[in-house]
This record gives sequence, C-alpha cells and structure tokens, in this order.
Amino acid sequence: MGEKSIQKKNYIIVKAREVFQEKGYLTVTMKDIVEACEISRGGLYLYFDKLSDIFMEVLRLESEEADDVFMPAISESMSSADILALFLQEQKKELLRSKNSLSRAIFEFNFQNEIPAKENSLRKQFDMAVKVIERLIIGGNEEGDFRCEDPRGAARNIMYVIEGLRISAQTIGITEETVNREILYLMKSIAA
Amino acid sequence: MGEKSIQKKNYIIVKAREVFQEKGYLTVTMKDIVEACEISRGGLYLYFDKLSDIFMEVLRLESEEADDVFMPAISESMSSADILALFLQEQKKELLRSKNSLSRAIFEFNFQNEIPAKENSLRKQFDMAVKVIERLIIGGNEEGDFRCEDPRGAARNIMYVIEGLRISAQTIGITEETVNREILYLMKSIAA
Amino acid sequence: MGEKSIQKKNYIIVKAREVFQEKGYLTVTMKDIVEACEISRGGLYLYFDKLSDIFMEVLRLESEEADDVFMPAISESMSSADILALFLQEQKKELLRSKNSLSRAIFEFNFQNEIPAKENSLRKQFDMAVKVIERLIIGGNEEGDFRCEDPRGAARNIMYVIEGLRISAQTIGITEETVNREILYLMKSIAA
Amino acid sequence: MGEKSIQKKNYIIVKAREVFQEKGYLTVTMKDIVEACEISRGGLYLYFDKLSDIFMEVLRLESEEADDVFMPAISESMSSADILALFLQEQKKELLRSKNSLSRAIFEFNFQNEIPAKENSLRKQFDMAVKVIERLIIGGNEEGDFRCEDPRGAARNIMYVIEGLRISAQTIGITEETVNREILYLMKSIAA
DNA sequence: CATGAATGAGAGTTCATTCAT
DNA sequence: GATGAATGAACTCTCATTCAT
Repeated sequence: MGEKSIQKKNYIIVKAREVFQEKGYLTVTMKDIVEACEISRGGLYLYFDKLSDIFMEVLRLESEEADDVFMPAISESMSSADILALFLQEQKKELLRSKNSLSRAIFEFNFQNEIPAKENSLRKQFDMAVKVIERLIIGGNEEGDFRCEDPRGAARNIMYVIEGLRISAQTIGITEETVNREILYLMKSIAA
Repeated sequence: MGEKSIQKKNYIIVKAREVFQEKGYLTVTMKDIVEACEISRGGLYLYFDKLSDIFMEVLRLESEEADDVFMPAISESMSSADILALFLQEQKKELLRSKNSLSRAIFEFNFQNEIPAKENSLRKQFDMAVKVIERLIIGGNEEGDFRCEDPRGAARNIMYVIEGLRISAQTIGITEETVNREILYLMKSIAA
Repeated sequence: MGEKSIQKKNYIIVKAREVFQEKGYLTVTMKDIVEACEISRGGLYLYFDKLSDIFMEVLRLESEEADDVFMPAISESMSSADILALFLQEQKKELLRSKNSLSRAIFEFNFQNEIPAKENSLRKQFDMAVKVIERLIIGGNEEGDFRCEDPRGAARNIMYVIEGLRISAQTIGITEETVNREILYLMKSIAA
Repeated sequence: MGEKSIQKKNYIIVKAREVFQEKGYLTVTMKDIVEACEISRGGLYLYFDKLSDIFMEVLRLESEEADDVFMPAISESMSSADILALFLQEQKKELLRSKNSLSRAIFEFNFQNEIPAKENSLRKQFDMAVKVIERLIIGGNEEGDFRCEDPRGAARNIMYVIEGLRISAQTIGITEETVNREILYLMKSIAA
C-alpha cells in the first residue's frame, strides 16, 4: 500500500469515526462507511477486510491523539493536585461531548466478545488510569494538598465514578452541572 | 385477549428474556425469539409487533419482580445503616450475575434512541435510588451510624460507582473482590 | 417440513437438475436455481442451504430413478450375454443423451474436492458396475456365449471404455456410430 | 511486442500453468494469475485480455513441449511394439502425475463451449493418436509381434481406455497398479 | 388462534476490468 | 510498458414481515 493509499486509509478512518460516533458500533454496516466516504463498495475492501478492523483502527488513531493532547500538559511544573484537577477537567470535557464521542461505540464493541483480560485494552487503560491517579494522590498527600489514607482505593473510586458518568451520559443523560458536582465531591473526599 | 393468551404472552417474555440475557439487545432477531419459544414465526406476531415491544415487556416484568423481592426485606425493623448495607449487597449480587443479567441488553437498548427525560425509565430508577439512599444516609446520621455532611452528594456518588461497576462488569470484567472493596470504600466514606 | 413442502423440494430438485444439465456444476449459481424455479431468493434457502446440497439431492433422485428403470429389465429370464448387451445399450442411450445428462455436472462436482475413497460415490458405482459385469461375463462363459479368460480384467476394461466415451461425449463429442463401434469391439473381444 | 515482452508473456504462461494445475480452469480467477505472477492487475491485461486466452496459450506451450519430448524417442530404431509400449508408458506417467497435470483444467475448459469439430484441438489430438497407434499395430502385425485383425478398432479402444483412466484419475482416483493392469490388458488383447 | 411457506430488501464479499499516473 | 487504486456488477446468505390455510 503506497503513500497515497495511506492517506486514503486515514481518510476512511476519519469518516468511519464520524459514523461510529453517530450510530455506535453494532448497527453500523459496511454500507454506512462506504456512503460516508463516498467510495465504492469494493473500494472499502481494498483497505479493510472487516468492520471490526476499521473500528480498531479508529480506536488506535483515537488513543494516539489522546496522548498527544494530554501528555504535553502534564510535562510542566504543576502540583499533583493541579494535575489531578486537570485530568478530571479533561474527563469532564469528554463526558460532555457525549454525542461526539465514541463511548457508545466502544461499549457496544466491547460487549460483543469475551475478551481475555490480557488483550482487553479497555482494562489496560482503566488500570493505567488508576495507577496514575494513585500516584497523584500520593504526591498530593506529600505536597500537603490531600489527606487520603487509601490512595489506591480513592483512585479506584474516582475511576468507577467516571465510568458511571460515562455510561450515564449514554443512557440517562448528564449535564455539566452533574459532572461538576461529582468532580467536586471526589476532590473534597481526598482534600486536606 | 383471553387468559390463555396472557399465559402464552408471559411464556414468550420469559423465553425472550433468556435470549436478551445471552445476546444483549442489538444482535437479537425475531428469529432468535421464535426459536427460543419454539413457536411459529407468525405466532409471535400475534403477541408482539416489534422486538422493542418484547424487550419493553421483559423490562416491565423485571421491575415488577424486583419490587417484590426487595420491598419485603426493608419492611422489617432494621437500622438505616443495615438497610443501606442490604441494598448494597443486593446490588453486589446483581453485579456479579453479569452473564445472567439484562444489563448489556438494557445498555444497548437505551443507547438506541434519544429518550426524552420524562419517559426515560432508567433515569427514573436512578433518581429514585438516589433519593432512597439519601434518606437512608440521613437516617443513619440521626441514628449515629453515619456522619455525612452531604447526604445527597454521597448518595449520588454511591449510585455512580454502582453504575461504573455495572458497565465495567460488561466490558472489562469485575470480580467479587472488586465489588467488596468498592462497597467497603463507600461505607467507610460515610461511616461515623 | 410438511408434506406440501416435500413436493416443493422435489419440484426444486427437478428444476435444478435441468439447470445442472444445461450449465454443469461449477458455473451454476443459487440465482440460476431461483430463476429456474421462479421462486424468491430467500425461498430457496428454506429448502437448501448450499448449492452442493441441491446437487447431491439431484444425484440421489437420479440414482433412485436409474434403479427403477434398469432393475425390472434384468429380473426376467435372459441369458447373461443378453443382459450385458442390454446394459451396454442402456449406457449407449445415456452416452448419447449427452446434452441432457448430468455427466458434465458430475465431473465438475467431483473435480472439486479430494473425496476420501470411502465416501466417493462415483467410485462405489464404478466398482459395483465392474462386479456386475464380471458376473455376467462368468455367466456368459458358463452359458457358452463368451470365452473370456480374465473376466475381471475384461469387466474393468469395459468400464474404462465407457468412462472414456462418457468424457469424450462432453469434450470431443461422439456419434451413435462411435458408440456402436466401441460396443461391438468390446463384445467381440469376449465373444466365444 | 519486443523480446522482453515475449519473455514476460512466457513467464506469465508458466506461472498461470501452475495455477491451472492446482485449481482446474473454472474456479481460477484473474486475481489468482496476478498473484501467482506477482505482477500488477493492469500489467496482466497488457498481455492477455481474458482468462481463456491465457489458458489457450498454456495449452499451446504444453503441446509444443510434448512434441519435443516424445518425437526424439521414436526416431531411433525400435520395433513398433516397443514404440507402442513406450507410448503407453508415457501415458502412464502422465496419468499418475494427476495432481500436476492440466487434465482437470482441460476438461473444465472444454466442457464450457460448444466447440466446432474443426477447431476442437482435443479431437484433433485424439484422432492423431488413434492414427499413430493404428500404424504401430499394423507395423507390429507385420513384424510378428501383434496379431490384431482390427487395428483401427483396437487403436480406438486403447484411446478410450486411456481417456477413461484420465477422467478416473480426476474423479475416483487411480493407482499405479490400476494403470499397469489396464495397459497389460490392452497389450495382451493385440499380442501375437 | 396458529402455522410456516413465501417474499424481497439488504448485508457482506469478491472479481473482472478500467484508467490516471 | 507498468502500476495499483477504483468501480460496480454479481453472488451468497439472512431477516422482518405477511398471508393463505
């Protein structure tokens, strides 16, 4: 596949992402992608064999971009408490994007198969996030901003609340006020 | 519709429920239901026009039964703290049933349509649960078991954690230990 | 599948057989069958899952009918030589039907897969025919019509010639004269 | 078309031949050829317009090579009987190569169309072989090795047996023993 | 009430063939 | 000459839904 077709592949991924944002995963068809890309039926198969392959590429691109956005921010000299607050603000933004997020598609995709824990990338992301938050809480404890006896427990609690908000955004709906309130509650519970 | 028909309708609902537990909502077909019920294709249409009608009836039956189970338990003379603990144990049981629960199907069903807040039964259930928990925390405060300054905030926090655990059960998987740990963390945070 | 649909299944087999006679096996599509039967696309799948299933049913019906035709004839009191002559006349008829025979389709079907000898029905038919011919030659020897030192060898030779004629009918073409000549040659070679 | 192009064309033919040996004719696609040759899709069309053109070229090269192999052998001073024996040994070799032969592809190709007798190269080859064998039998009669009253009939019989063995090799399978037996039977029937 | 045969739309997929580069 | 991306027709198969019996 030449340079040119890599561009096209990326174009397809971008368009496909819009479709997944719109419709989730399970109800999306190859035809939907084809129409969104305005290419021929057969054309799509030059780049992807299955819908799941497209979706996984969408996710890969997504996570690459996510790193690009967040990583720079924390490289500066901020207190742990500030970084955690920043992290939660990022989460808030994404939670409120709801309609423009892949959350629903990701849920539907991951419902599908029994994914062995080892390959479960959602699980990896979750565990990674818990670790990062735990560090920040420990850091915050040392810096005097937090007073939390169980940093790991608190980190897990924070992540489950975020997951709860994420699924709620897709089902019962959430407002900015709701997210603010929950974040405030979480911060208070570990504040000094 | 005669008595007999009502029985048959209920029979279909019971069988359909098994299918939804097994496969979620979006991937279930009328054919799946027909085969699970071992009735004729046409026969199913005498009772239900659409798959969504079947699913909504499944949910209705589900919630009726849920009331039957939980209500009696709390009618006895227990402390608020005990009732809350009992409630959380019930949630735990359901969370760990995962494979045999309708969670996935409910998520997939509710992803589907923009549901006006008023008719959103998930939302109603959520709000109701928050209210109940809030009462229990207030009660617990008065009874000296809890010391919680923000009962409503705590109640909401508890519910979001539960939602987070519920979705995690369907995606990244959870163990009993995980649930125990989270419940313990929640109880500690409001304990006196 | 009720009585009625068995009739329909047979109807499909009859129509499908015409298609296979016309086009062989490998170039026939489900669509061809559907059109020949003037039924709907989906309708065909109520009766058959795959093209190969249809073809095997065609073959089954074919062999049943073949038995019906030939078996009665030989039950009468004929000499072995006459029965063999009759057998060869039957073969001749079929060889010359060429256009209206399934030969080509059978060849194409059997080219397809490595068929384990045990399940290879063509092989079974071939071996069975050799045995029958061998018996007839032995009988003819005893009855004084034949004088053949190697009945089995002769029987095999006869069958390979017939196979050679059958494939030739589909490729280079054969005339009635050709078949007559070959049969005569075979009979002479074992005649007393 | 320059020298280079001719080389490339021959390269394609050689590769295509391997494909036809492997898969027969009817199930081979342009894509198969392209992949076997490791050239571009468009590239193939510079040399051949249709699959049938490729196959006919494969056949042409095949028959050229066949002449090269067999012709020299018979130029030496051998008895007619020896030459016939040699011819049958050659046939045997090819029959047993089965998997590496074009037989199946040739059958499938020739099934396809009504080929006017004049252009039917299979027919020409068959008739030519019959003539050669007839000559050899007559020669053998004169040389005292054979005693055959109907050389033409015997020649035809031999060829139909060979055809029968060839098709059997592709359908019911044959062993070396089978071929040996049949050749022996044929030789005996014309031996002095 | 109940059946299940029948329909046709639509999904996934493959392939011969073309054409701008 | 040569490439390989692109097209669209054609094929297999499934499903919601209807309807005569």
